[in-house]
Amino acid sequence: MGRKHIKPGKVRLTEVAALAGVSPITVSRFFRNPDTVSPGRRLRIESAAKDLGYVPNLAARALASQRTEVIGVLIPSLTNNVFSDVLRGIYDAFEGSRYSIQLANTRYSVLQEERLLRLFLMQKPAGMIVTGVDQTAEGRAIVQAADCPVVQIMELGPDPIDMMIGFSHVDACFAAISHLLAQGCRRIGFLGARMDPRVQRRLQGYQNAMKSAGLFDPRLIVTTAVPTSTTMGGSLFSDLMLRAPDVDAVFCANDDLALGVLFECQRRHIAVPEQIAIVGFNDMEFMASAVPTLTSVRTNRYEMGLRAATMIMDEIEGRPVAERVVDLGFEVMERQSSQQRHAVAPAADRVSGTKW
Amino acid sequence: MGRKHIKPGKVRLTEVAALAGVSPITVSRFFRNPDTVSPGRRLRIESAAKDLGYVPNLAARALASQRTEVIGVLIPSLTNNVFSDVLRGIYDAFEGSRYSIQLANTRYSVLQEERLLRLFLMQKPAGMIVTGVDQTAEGRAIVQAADCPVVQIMELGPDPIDMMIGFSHVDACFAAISHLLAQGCRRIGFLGARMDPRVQRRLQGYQNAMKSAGLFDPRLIVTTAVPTSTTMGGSLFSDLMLRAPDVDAVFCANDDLALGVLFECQRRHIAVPEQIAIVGFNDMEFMASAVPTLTSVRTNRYEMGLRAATMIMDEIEGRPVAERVVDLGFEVMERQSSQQRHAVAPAADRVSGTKW
DNA sequence: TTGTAGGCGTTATCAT
DNA sequence: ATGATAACGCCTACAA
Repeated sequence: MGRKHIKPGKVRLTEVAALAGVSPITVSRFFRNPDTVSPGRRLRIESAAKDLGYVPNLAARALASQRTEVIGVLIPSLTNNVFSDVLRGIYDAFEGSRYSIQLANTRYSVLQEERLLRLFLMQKPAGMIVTGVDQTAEGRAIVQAADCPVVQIMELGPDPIDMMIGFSHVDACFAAISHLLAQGCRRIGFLGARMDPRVQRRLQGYQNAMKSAGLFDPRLIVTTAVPTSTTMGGSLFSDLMLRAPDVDAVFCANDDLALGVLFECQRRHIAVPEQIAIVGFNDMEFMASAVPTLTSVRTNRYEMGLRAATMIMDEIEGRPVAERVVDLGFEVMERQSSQQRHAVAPAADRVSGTKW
Repeated sequence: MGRKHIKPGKVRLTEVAALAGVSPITVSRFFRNPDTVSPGRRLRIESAAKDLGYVPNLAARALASQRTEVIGVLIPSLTNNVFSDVLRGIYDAFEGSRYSIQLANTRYSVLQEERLLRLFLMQKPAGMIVTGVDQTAEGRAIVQAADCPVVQIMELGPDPIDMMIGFSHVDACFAAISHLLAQGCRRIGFLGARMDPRVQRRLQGYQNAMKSAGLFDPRLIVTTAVPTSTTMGGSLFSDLMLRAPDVDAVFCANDDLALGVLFECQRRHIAVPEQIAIVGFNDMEFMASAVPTLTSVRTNRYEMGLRAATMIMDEIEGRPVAERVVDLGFEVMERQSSQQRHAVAPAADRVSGTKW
């Protein structure tokens, strides 16, 4: 036999309906779309629900309707401040909407990502936001099986799963290095931590720029698999100074590395930017208030989260999404830390790589 | 009439059971607790499920079992890095468990908090983690109605809802100020941003310390409702210098303010700590690598998240939680920025407030 | 605008 | 260790 006793204190649609003198379905309608119920009943239902302390049961709703209002969000790290800005955008966009966010952390592991994707699938999410373009084939299959709008964020790439919003890390880094070259820097170091796919692409941009300027030298590249931090910035810079003492600029794949480099320069009494220029990436808030102010590449993280969320909602609610792949671009914020005194004429000179 | 057609591709327990030649309930048992099913059927069910690509339906499970495995987490801000450490602890603790986290952002508003609490309630969460002790009466009532383990984090207070883990912000700030007093500082400024309840309590600790030393002067306190940032640290410090030019130390209610003060000192060629000592709060990673290294109050944020999550799981799974209120303490990390040259003898001298 | 009928996929309960 | 039965609370589809 099945269950028998209905707990006395339990309040369901039925109880509210009885008290309001209407049928359960009317109460159901009232909660989902009050306008579809006549004003008179509306009031009766409202007060009945309040009197009884009715709380809708989401599980029953999801089971009956075969869908939820959960948006799955997958990010690789909670430590990296970059993602807190993106998340803020996402949470702000869904604020006040009926959707709720389910956040999970892949820890930069595609296997974790697969596992979490599978978990999301069990929830029948209304939409999903995933980081990057490096999902496994299996991962992509799972996402597709979810059969809901999907936005890939943080970067761009061919063959989107569904929608995509980000920018080119290769181009962004290329632009930063070009700026340093234009400032007359020749021995430009690259510092990178964690070396996740997006940092790898920044490294690619660095290599492209340095090679096309005829200035590439692998000794100028110092990286680590350890996560980024200010302290790590100092260590990587120290390594760089050992490997290439003649370095005249440092590109840091993250801003906290750049801050660490600045501190290390202060410790070693190296003048910034006179002896060494510094450029960071992401343009975190502190970059503009450091002494000297630190040049960085602004990435529109908050907007990225906001728009990704908006794209999801538009898609769910049937509003056509015109731009399904959005390039948010970037901007090299040129500040004191990269103002070299010997600026150099444009391309021709630079590309030649002549000593000046 | 109700619905009629069962979609052909749909895979439920029933389909798996049919293929495996067992009853649905056995399959159900297999997924919840494989050990309760005989090894032979275990294999048949496993392969049947895989062949069919079965994905459990969480909504149905929740409806039938009258519970979920969702843990609701309420934090006031996604911007403030303090919470990313706490969250990391929480996510790490639940990693690999069957629980999933539902995160929501109150934006430092108790009304938002109430609304979100109500939303959580509809999900019948298995546990909840909420920030602080300043819930409204209504908010507390909602949490209690959820009838699940609850942990309040970040601070301590009387009358816990259920469990609690944090530390005393009053004491922590008092200790920091005491350290500065011991270093011989007399005109100690207080800089605070956002002024949420916890910053208010730090201010209280500051006032207690300064008053008991006979050194309290309201002109030394500069605060703003704007969120904390490095730039804001510089601004608040500039204000302080106008109001109290003779200030000899600055306590910052957040580390990023402290970093901003350091930069502002560099800009004004004020020697740290010789002319002005700086102390921050939270001991973020960069504090130890700044030049000079910056004194701060270490708070055990990661551990707080980790243990809060563990307490929840223990409670859910019937393991007795011995310490239901945990004081995680703090530690004043004394670094270069607060090493004054004129250290002063203990209490008697200090309390007198004599000029030295 | 409102109501009727039936089912959504799983688990609790009791029985073997 | 396994199975039969009923119920979880709501919503879709259709009808009035």
